[in-house]
Amino acid sequence: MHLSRLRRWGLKPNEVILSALVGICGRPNRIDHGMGLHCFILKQGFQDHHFIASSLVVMYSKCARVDSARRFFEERAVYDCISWNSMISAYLRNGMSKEAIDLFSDAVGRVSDRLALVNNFTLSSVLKACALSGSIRPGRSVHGLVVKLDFEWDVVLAGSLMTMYSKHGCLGRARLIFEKLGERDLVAWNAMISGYVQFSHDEEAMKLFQRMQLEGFLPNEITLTSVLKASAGLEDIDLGKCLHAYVTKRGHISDSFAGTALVDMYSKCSEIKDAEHAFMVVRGRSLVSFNALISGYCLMGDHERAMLAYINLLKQAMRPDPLTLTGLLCSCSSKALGEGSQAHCHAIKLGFDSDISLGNSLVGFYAKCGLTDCAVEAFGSVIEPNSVAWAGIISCLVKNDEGEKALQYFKTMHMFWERADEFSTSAVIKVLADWAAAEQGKHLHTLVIKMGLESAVFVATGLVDMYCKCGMVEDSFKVFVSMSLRNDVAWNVMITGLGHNGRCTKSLELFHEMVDIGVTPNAVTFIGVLAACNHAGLVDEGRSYFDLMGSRFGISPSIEHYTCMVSLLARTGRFHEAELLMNACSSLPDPVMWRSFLASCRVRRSEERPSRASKERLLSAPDVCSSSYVLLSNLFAEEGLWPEVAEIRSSMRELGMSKEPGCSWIAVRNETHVFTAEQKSGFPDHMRATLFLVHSEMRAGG
DNA sequence: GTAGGGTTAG
Repeated sequence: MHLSRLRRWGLKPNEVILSALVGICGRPNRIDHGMGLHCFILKQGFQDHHFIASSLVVMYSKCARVDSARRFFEERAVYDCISWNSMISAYLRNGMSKEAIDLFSDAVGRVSDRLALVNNFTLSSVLKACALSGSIRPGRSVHGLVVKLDFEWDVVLAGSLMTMYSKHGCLGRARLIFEKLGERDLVAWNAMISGYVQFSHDEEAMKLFQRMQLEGFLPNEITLTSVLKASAGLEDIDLGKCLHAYVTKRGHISDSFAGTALVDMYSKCSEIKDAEHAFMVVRGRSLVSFNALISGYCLMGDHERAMLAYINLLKQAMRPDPLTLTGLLCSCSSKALGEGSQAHCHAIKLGFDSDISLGNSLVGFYAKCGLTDCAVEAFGSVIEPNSVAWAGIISCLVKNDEGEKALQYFKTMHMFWERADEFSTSAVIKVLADWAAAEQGKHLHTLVIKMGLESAVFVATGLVDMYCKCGMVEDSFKVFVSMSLRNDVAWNVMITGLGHNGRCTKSLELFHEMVDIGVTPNAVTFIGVLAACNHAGLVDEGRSYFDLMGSRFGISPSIEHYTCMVSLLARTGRFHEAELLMNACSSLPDPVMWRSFLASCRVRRSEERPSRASKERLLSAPDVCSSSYVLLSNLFAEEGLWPEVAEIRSSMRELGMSKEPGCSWIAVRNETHVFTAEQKSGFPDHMRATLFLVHSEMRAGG
């Protein structure tokens, strides 16, 4: 188009004009004009002209046609420095840093007068590629070359070196170069500040930010973006607000990067309204700004707004990336199962299934929803599970009574990782507690100490619970005493555990200690306290704690509290009081409470007997199980009411119920042996002998 | 005609 216009004007395009025209075509939508120009250049024989050659390489690279750029570059007869530099930055521009490094080292190895080919432009491009490389080695050798070619004085190269080192986490080396620099420019300051921010050295970044201003440098939008990130990392809302004002004053409020950093800062400081406002002000909202907003909603657990933002993004014809869907998915809890599944579908449609972060959040999402199978499946396709995914899958399995599998996952995780985190560890402790697996529990405790997790509240509380359930109440108490930080759960677990182990006085003492030091008891605490009273038969104390719960702490008793009280009253022979309480507590008969009542009646043989109505009410409760029938039948039998016994037995037969045998287990040398009542065979020899001994001792003792 | 510094998750 431009060429024909030139011809119309009777102008003959020369090298300068052609090079300028090629420069204009460096946009994807102008690539056709560019290719036309390329043809014209070949026809005219201008392709080896230095200006034109490098312009063509740049043009192709800006149109994302790296292959065309490389083909043209290779077809030329000679290597010249500038087009070579252009080709290296062409790779960089298209995110191909490995190819950029390869091209550099390849040519340096091949060309005879190779160092004549290298200038400061080459080195800074290659250093940028080295910054993105997975290894620091190429960067180090290029640094050597910088020194050898005496470019250390070049402020641009110093900046490139600093960035290369700080991207690999070598902040000390970057700082050394920075301090040795005679004349620093704004870019050098920015490079150093952002280096610190990227590795969360936010305080150090802020110190440098102050120093640069003292030395007379005016921060630009790039500096401000970095320090905003630092204030977000520090969760320092006051600092963030100051920087917000500064950004506004300097006229950078609509800058996409600074604006997005503001969105992020406000969301991390839980000021979602301000985050939304900052988002509205950003000019030309990018995908990153949408992602930052969605992540903010995710932190708030607001899946509805996250979804609205997502729909908004799609309406703007933007293509989401894996990060968008990660944020969206993380915002969905079990309350938003439908939305989360939709996000999963979208991720598959967009071809993000192999993304590591997304995979991890999928595991987390399904684990939160308690969908074990989905979580396990998602976990299977994650190449690098993170600690959240491990913790998610393990605790999900634990919650769904798949302790065996959870333990397997934990062992695998421990094999691959140096250390597990507190969440997965406490989940596994819970499994061992439920199994009352003392040996494995002690082993895990050792591991906890090795990993330095013993002061983590969740872990320590789990250990307290585990030892109590294994009957090792002394060990449990040792762990409890050693805890530097005890929350209400820790207190509850200890109080309940002491009660279950018959240490009722100690349990109640601990309750008073808890109240005295100012920890507020909750409903769970009182279940433990009442259970302890029940265990010790402390009926009057139980009654006063039951009253105290409502009068002093404003906790209304739940069915569990009533059950404890009813059982306590019945065990001490106060059937009438117990029945009154049961009738007062709820209109729906609760099978657990009635069963516990009648069972308590059997323990206490007294003149006063539970009324017949109470007995029959047991069977009217929903979810009655065989044990209720068995219990009732035994009660009638004790009173000699044989027709009633026969009736119950026959209705059990009609309902297809049979008595579930009692069951217990013992772990010996890492093997769990399960026993059932009346079991006569199936024991290993050494255990049969021991059982025989125990049995005869019991007989002798009556 | 070829260089260096910035934002989103875990």
